Amino acid sequence: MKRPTIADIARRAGVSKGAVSYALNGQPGVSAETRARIQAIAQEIGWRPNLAARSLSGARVDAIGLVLCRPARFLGVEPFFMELISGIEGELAASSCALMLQVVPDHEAEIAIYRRWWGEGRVDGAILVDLHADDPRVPVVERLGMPAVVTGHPSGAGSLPAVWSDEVAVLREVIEYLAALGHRHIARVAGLPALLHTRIRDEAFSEICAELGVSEHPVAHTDYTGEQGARATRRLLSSRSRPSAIVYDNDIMAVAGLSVAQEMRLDVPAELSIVGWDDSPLSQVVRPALTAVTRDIPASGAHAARTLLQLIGSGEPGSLEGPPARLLPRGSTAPARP
Amino acid sequence: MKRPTIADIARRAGVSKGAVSYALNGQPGVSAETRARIQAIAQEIGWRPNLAARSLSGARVDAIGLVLCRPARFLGVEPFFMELISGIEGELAASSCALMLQVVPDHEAEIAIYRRWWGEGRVDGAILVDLHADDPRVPVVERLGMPAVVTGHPSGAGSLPAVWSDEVAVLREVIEYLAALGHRHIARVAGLPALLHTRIRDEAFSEICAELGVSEHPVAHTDYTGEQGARATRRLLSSRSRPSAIVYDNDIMAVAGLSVAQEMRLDVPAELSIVGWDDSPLSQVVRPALTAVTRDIPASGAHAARTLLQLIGSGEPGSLEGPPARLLPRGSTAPARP
DNA sequence: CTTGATTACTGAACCGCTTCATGGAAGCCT
DNA sequence: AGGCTTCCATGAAGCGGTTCAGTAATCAAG
Repeated sequence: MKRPTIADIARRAGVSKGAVSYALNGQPGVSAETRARIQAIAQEIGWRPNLAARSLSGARVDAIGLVLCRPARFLGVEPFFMELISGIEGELAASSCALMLQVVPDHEAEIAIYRRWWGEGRVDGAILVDLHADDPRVPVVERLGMPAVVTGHPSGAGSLPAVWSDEVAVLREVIEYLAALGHRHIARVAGLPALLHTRIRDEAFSEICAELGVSEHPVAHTDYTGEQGARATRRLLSSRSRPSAIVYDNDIMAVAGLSVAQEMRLDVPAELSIVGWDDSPLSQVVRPALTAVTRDIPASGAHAARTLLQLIGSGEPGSLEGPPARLLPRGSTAPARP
Repeated sequence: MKRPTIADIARRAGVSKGAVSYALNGQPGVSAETRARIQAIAQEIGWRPNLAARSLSGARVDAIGLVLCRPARFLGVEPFFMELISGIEGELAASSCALMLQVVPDHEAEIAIYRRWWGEGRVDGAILVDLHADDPRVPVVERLGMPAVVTGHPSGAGSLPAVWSDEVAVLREVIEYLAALGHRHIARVAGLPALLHTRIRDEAFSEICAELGVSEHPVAHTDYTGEQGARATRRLLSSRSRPSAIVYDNDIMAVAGLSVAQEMRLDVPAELSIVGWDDSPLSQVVRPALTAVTRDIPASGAHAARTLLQLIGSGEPGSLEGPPARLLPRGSTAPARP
């Protein structure tokens, strides 16, 4: 009734434990027949490698870590993370690697987790998300020597490989599109200002707007919740000169913004154009359906996972260019009124 | 530069490895002073238990498993899972226990994961979600002898402890409320028919409606996506006698239903009352804000985790009664038109 | 036929921790 | 004083793998 071990296999096959280990790990040192015989026995008695034993002798633990660092109540709403996770999973499953997940309130806790995971030998590496400006996690992880990939702009990733897609290019696409529709006052409801990608978008936004003759381009920062998205929208729409288009940093805020517009009896898209970001199914469920920046989040999760596995395996990160995002026009954008 | 081990501590403290082990695990066998001295040294040199070594000698691995079995694209939209996870995490963090997460396409794969996890000694137990009618996972997990708790109705959990809250009671609350508002034709847009809780709600719904004189009470089954929610709503609202109220099995479908009503120029709540389920922030972002069944999902996740930890620790599951759900009326429900 | 390389396999050490059998010292009782 | 626990602490075995040094056998080359 006890779990079979390689010693059991060795006994039945009449060979040594070492030979069994070689046979089952595809390493040279045993003949093809012996290998086949051993594999057959392993199969027959339902042997599985004991993870602990294996990792104790210095091998991989076949698990990677992901720490999400946002207050719990914000996490649920953002379809982003769940999609990212399912993408990561898809890739990991192929290598029968497991995912350790932890949700923490702040970076300090997150760093403690990395220390612990790596110290205890619980993971082979980790994926870092939500890169901040001057992110404290990066130097710690570098020092730990734990393999890690960062999802976000390479500028903040230090020596860690970063998988990313060119957000500035999409943002340009969005603004060019809106500018071409005649919008000259475009607002942006952005996410957490501490996040690196928020800063990058902020900067690009103002540059591109200036360049394209979009004279007014206010930015409001939020915590990504619908509530704050609604509040920011209300403020923007109540100001003396109100924007004719608003670009949101996620979908939930875009939906909230849409509701505020309706509440204020503004017609979308006739009087206000709305662009969402991330394009979760949410965008298509509301009326009008939201024009949005769409990016394949599961694919980018898969890409990050693949890169990490390569890094763990060979020490080389491989390709870092992620799947590109693009603008998907739907019903919430229209020409600006003269 | 190598990680310190108990042998290092033993050397510095001038005692044996065994003594160190006893000291650090709070077990009798060492004097108070020695214990303190050993702990101080451990602290000083930054010792952490090697997980693999510990679990190899039969101790706990301090990790529990959670397998989500829904197609990836449905997972993201449902804030439910992310909230559940963050609730579980909150509880686990206190016991510095980790969470292994896996997303699989079907029950067969899920069962394979449990076999693997338990076989490899990767987890101490698991939480089973999305109980199906005649769920094949239950007997497998029972046979494996892996500690597990089920979130869902005890009727389907076999000998496994089930943490649950009384859904029938809330459903009754909803229908009584709608009936009191004069609704006599209430539709229900339900989730996956294979899920046990869908069946339970289905049955309760028809019974309670009959009992309360709600003469018509059609049910449409969906896959929980906004798309199918919209389609079901469209069909219901296009039928000869259309319902004056619709109860949805999740929020995203309720929002989709709201959009369909708007699209069909039906006023919500004047002409159609809408009730959502789960009450994610989504419900409050749309106009009108959705009346919804609200339940503290993180709390129920925490409860499940707590129960599992107790089960692992003592073999006894402890309390099984979860936090109750209740109806939270907002703007999407109103008296039926005469 | 010797030499050297290669192949197939063994035996033992080792990874870091837990735990059990053992033993010495101290304290209590009669 | 001798015999009894009780308390602290030790040493070694063992968990289930990996891996390295070593060995015997086979084979090609010189």
